[in-house]
Amino acid sequence: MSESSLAELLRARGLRLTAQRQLILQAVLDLGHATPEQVHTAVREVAAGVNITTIYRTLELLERLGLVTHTHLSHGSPTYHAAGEDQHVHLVCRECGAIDEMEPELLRPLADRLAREQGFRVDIGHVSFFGLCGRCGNGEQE
Amino acid sequence: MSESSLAELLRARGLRLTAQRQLILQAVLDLGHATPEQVHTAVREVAAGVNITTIYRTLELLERLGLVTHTHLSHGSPTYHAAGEDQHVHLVCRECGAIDEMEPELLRPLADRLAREQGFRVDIGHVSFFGLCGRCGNGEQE
DNA sequence: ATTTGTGCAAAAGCTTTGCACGCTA
DNA sequence: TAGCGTGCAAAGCTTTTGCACAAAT
Repeated sequence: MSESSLAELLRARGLRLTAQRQLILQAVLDLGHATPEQVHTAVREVAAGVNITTIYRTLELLERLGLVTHTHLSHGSPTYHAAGEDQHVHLVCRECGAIDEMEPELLRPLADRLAREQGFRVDIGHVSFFGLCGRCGNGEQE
Repeated sequence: MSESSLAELLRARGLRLTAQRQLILQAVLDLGHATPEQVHTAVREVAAGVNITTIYRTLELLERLGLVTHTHLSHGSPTYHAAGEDQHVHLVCRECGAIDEMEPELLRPLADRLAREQGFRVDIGHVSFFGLCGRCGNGEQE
């Protein structure tokens, strides 16, 4: 699906369509949420020789092209996911690390209010909440 | 203010009150938002010999003691801030990096709804929104 | 043919770990 | 004085950079 738009976006900028770029985009689409490391692992299953350096460079490129975005979940590496279509808010469990999702539209009222009152325009496709998921949160405090 | 509670919390666990721990906590309180690196710089102005290792170890300790928390703003290092009292939501400008703040209570309705409908309990003192601040967002798209 | 893209290797950051000495209690 | 805490140095990771070769157009 986005394969074709990848080709177009690249061509429009005089950049080249390569197997690596297709595979990396596909991996991000398939994985849903993934760190560069995880993308690397996934891509390697199909094309063993792809270097981690290429993962980093390509994710950055895909982000510039507007095909993927990244968020910062928990410690460490950012996680990438497809941009556009399936925007979602991440609900990250501090306890077990599980990642739930939520409709970004639920943020609309708040986002509108922030824009109006503080002039800050929230990117509602790039939000993560930390907390405790249903499995971990029962009966606990804090 | 929290100095005394630091002493108490440490004693309660058989840990020791040191100059470094006091200085590091003070730096976090003073700086508002700070990466380990920034805390290090601040502490060094008072006590030149303090090692970055101690900053890391102490921030982790202070977090365990419940005196500070950290969030992930933008790429790279986490930023620490005092826990409790002045909870706030960070509004991080993707363009200029400015950090605005917002009342966490504005998140209450959403947090309640999430707890009710998805069983996810948002830590509203540990939230960051990315987007464009008033200065950078005018007239831009994306 | 050009010129971009990739792999490899090394560098650069940031964070953690091991260890011996110093300091708190 | 007993044991925790710190500084120092080195190791570990993740991410970035430089360069020569490979590949796409």
